[in-house]
Amino acid sequence: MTVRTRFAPSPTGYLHIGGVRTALFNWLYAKAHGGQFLLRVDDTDQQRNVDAALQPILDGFRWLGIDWDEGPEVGGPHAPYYQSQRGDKYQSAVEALLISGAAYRDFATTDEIQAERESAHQAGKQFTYSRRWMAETEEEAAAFISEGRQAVVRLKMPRTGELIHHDLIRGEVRFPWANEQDHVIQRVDKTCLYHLASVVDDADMQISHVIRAEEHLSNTPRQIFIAQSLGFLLPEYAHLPYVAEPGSKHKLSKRKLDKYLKNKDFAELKAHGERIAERLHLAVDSEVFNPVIVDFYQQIGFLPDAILNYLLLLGWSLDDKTEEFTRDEMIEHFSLERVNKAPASFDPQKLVAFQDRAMQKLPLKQKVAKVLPFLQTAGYIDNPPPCDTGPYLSQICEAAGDRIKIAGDILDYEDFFIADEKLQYDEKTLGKRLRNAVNAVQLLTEFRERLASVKAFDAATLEVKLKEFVAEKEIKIGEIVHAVRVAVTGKAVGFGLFETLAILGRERCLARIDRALQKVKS
RNA sequence: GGCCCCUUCGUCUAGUGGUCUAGGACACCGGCCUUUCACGCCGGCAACACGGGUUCGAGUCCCGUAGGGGUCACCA
Repeated sequence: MTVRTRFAPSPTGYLHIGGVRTALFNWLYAKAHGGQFLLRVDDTDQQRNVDAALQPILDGFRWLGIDWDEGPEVGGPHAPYYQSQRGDKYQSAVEALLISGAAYRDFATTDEIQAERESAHQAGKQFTYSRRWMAETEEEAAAFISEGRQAVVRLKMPRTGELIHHDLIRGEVRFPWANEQDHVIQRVDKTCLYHLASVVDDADMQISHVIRAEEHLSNTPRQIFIAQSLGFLLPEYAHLPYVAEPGSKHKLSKRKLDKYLKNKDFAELKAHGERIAERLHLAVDSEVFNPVIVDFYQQIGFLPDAILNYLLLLGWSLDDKTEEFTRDEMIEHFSLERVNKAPASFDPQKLVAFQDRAMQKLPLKQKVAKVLPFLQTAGYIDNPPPCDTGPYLSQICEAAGDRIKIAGDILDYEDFFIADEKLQYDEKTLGKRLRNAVNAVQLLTEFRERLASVKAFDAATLEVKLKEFVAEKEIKIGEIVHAVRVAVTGKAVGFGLFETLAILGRERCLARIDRALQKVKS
């Protein structure tokens, strides 16, 4: 049997991090078994703008490298992959269900159903529809129609016994049929509802494994009922634990952003993102720009592999040690048997830790490539870039070492890209390290002359020269280093000082030192 | 509330009756390295929800309790 899995997003306009985890597991399972992964659009409930609301989701998956074998934009043998365009298939299924007696037309109004529901509730009893407005024959239907009533189609669910089914993750689960409702599968306007559509599509698209979030577990009995009534072969089911909020056991949702912001780590991540976004002149619409949405990570320069690696470990593990996986390793090792049952909460700090490690391992060339678009968007480098950009950026990334944790962090080092006369000085640091530091102005003035005359302006030579200077003057190295740093970068912190000087080059260093001295004296 | 699911350090997890004085990772706290920051290195703190069984022996099996969560639509 070919393994075929699917992810069925609703076109909501954004790709949720919890959804990515579910999609990832489906994708991995298909890949691990040489099968196919498909994307199907659950738009039975949407009216307009499906394309616009779907695009960010497709873009998100593309960016993450989660590709689909069949679905929107790529097509496939079971097209269309939009539920809104598959109405005829659902209609046939409804008719088949009606004929077999697994479903019936129901002429109750929503108020009447609601009244039954409420009286059951008040009596402290479980609601079971009386089927008073059920029509199983044409005569019954005609009578209701003559009253001006309209019909929906309901499932005629069993009311005794229980369903026992084996879930690949949860093991054997039992549901008494008596707890099930006669769910509506077709509305008055003849459009069909999710459960019917989902079951029909899964069968039609030959889905072998339905891997989805736990919240669907209680939907499974009615779906199995539909599938069996239609004579479909049942897929295997695997219900994943949901992804919980940072620091709680509630399901992660986009709606509660304000609440998550009270979580320190979550807020820090968002603030970090905003710092980058601000320099990119990006609008930070919190509908999209927040750490629950994939787009957030894309915009500030996370590595897709880091996100996937982190998400993989949210509810799954290989053993007691291995945490880092390449894509191929993920595919090789993934199995549903090792998926956990308990929900796992989203930990921004650990995500960031994966990002840090992935960035550290990224070869210099790739790091340069990741960082470049951010400098272009911020307006520091032209697009296309001048030909000396590559070497220059390589030097900077090399000197930056592990300081660039997210590609957008490059913007923290804008001082390498702005004109000397536009360099901003951090006043506090300037005061502490130059204006008010004993002898600092004098020392810097003298050291400037050494810089002006040193033959080779490279890091190694500069280090020797500075150490000579320190020895001669009998000062501590800190007395000159900090003054030089603030003079050439405007900041208190940065890369190694000698690398910084070498990258900027003699002229710019001297110009900046002069400007700083000027500023302090005036 | 009914039904269903879940329960090991703050967090993600390892653990399938003895090797568990419970292992790893992130975070946190010390220290080292150091021109700042970051990295790195060393060390530390920290958990089997509770109560009964079963067993020579239980984190691991059974029952109960508690807690948490999901779901109960002409949403998906």
